[in-house]
Amino acid sequence: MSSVDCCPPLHDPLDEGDAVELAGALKALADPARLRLLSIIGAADAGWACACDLHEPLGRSQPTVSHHLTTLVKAGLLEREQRGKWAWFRVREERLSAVRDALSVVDPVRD
Amino acid sequence: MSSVDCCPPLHDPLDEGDAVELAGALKALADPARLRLLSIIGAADAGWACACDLHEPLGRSQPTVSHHLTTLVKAGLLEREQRGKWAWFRVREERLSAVRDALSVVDPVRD
DNA sequence: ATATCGAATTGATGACTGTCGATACCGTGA
DNA sequence: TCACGGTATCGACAGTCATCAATTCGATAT
Repeated sequence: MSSVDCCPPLHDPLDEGDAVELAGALKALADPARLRLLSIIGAADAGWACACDLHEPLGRSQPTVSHHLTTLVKAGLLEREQRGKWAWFRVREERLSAVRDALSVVDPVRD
Repeated sequence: MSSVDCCPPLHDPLDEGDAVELAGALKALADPARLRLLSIIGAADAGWACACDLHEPLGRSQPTVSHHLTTLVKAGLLEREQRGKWAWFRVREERLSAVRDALSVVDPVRD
């Protein structure tokens, strides 16, 4: 059921529209800085991480990190929460799973 | 075991090098034309498809299709075989699975 | 109010990429 | 050997993107 909300599995005749949608989600993932953000946030205590703790381990400027975080939120891969003047983020695993599920050209576990 | 040859899972502290590698594989997937190619080839009889049957359903020119096929082969997602003057392709599911496995921030099936 | 500090936005720049027309390459069959 | 046809390569162009410095926005605390 997880792939339904996001992108239909590839199994076959993927039409251009679905392909564009899935490609959009993958584009959001296809960047080293964003993968590391997901990795760092996903490994954080209680699953939540503050933006203020991300620039340094990433080795990128604050505007650049902010830009990537926005991209990931727009793609539905991160959830954002404002706490006072700090921004906190959490990985939306359901969404990540949906993308992963959609990535089955020939899924060995299915029919 | 499948993710070892390709890219380490995101689980945590993904370093820049690993992130670049995984991002590379995802970049290869993050294009509508290439997703459709995988989909079409994966659904073909016996898993093999001839390049000559791909331009038309894709609605792209022959050079463009050739370019995308090359990209997918370089990324290890397609296997190429020359038969006379025709080029045949097959989806490398192991590689696709490896990428999919690497895409787990918190893998429910593991430790 | 005002100073402070974290985060988002803006603007600019250099690099990359998807696309196609034209062309070159290379098996096959006559 | 030559013509044919499938495929790859080349050159060009338009669009996208990652990045940063400078600036603005917003919330907190004094």
